[in-house]
Amino acid sequence: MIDHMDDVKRAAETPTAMALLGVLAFGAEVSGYDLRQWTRRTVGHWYTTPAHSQVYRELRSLEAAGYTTSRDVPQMGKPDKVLYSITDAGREALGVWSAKHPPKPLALKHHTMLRLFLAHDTDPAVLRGFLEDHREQTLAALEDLENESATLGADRSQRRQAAVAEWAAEIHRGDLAGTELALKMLDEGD
Amino acid sequence: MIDHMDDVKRAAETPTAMALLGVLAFGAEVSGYDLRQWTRRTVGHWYTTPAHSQVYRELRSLEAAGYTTSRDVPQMGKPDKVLYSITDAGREALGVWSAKHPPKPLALKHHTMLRLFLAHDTDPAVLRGFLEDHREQTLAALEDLENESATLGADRSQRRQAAVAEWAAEIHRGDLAGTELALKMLDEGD
DNA sequence: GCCAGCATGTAAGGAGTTACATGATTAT
DNA sequence: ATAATCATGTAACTCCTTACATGCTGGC
Repeated sequence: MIDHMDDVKRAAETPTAMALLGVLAFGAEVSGYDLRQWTRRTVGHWYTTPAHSQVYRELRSLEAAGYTTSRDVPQMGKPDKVLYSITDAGREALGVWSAKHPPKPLALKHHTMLRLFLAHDTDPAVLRGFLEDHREQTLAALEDLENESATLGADRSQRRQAAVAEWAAEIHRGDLAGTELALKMLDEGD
Repeated sequence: MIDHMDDVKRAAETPTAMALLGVLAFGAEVSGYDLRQWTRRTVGHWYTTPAHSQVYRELRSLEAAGYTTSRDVPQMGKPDKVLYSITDAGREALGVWSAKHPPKPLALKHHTMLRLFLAHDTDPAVLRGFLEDHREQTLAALEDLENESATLGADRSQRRQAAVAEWAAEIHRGDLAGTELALKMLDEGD
């Protein structure tokens, strides 16, 4: 019996689940949909947000573990809206998990760099298009992150979350510099 | 019949498969084991290398698609060593795939940042330990990448691959700057 | 003697995606 | 009108990891 409960809890304690729970720890009561949108604009710039189907599954699993509670809000014609919020057990679990699991190494999947890497004799114009799109996305990410750290910066209780936003911005500024280096190389041509 | 062949080929055309094939495109005839080690120190710094079980599976799938050929080298007592090399069809596929699939957005999983983000009231000493470990790993990555661009830099035919290494280095330098920012914040304490 | 690295592979399961499904509202 | 966004959910599948399994070689 106790064994089974432990199993349920352990299943919820993956980095992705903890990241979502960490967003809920800001205190809001949100739907899976809202949680995903919010997560994309904050955590999503340094920890990939899964597809919505995965988010809903994680929320159900977090609830089964007792880390969140949900409340059904009936809607007309549509499926019910389900609002989730973090529990005390959830906050507790967050702290314990965070301190006792040493972080895994950085995982990066840079699809745009992969195109440049594979391009032994691809049309430079196609490549330049890919790089310019990537630069746009990076600039958008930087804008989000700068808003984030401005919002969080004032509040001393969220100094660590503000530091994360600034850290992420440093990474994306590095990415931007790299993109521009690559674009310059393409301009220099053959 | 033709339909089935297309299916086999399509199955091999995932970004991960193409990344591995891209490493093989350097021309070496290598075992799955060697490929994985090499990939980790180069591509691995900007595109996560999967577990060895996955690498072996990808190589078999690439071979089924005709993008690689393998040669068994019998070993005494051990299982045979299987050496893979890229085919002309493989090089062709690489170019076509690379140019026609627009790259997906950057996917980042920064586990160390996640710990800082979750830490509302975690012991700063534990956190500092995590950050210092991460700094070590980042410095090691930078060393690999600087070696890479030095090696590739001379060869004009590999300008693009050298640019990728420099680009990746920019990202990791950003990460390093962010790590130091976060460490400074922890020192300033409460 | 023991552990790490070399070298491959299987088995089981978790993490994640895409596509399908529904239906309202809001903007172009 | 048509598309996008809101809002949730299921089904099917792929990707990827961890653990198990084997056995040799080289360093401490």
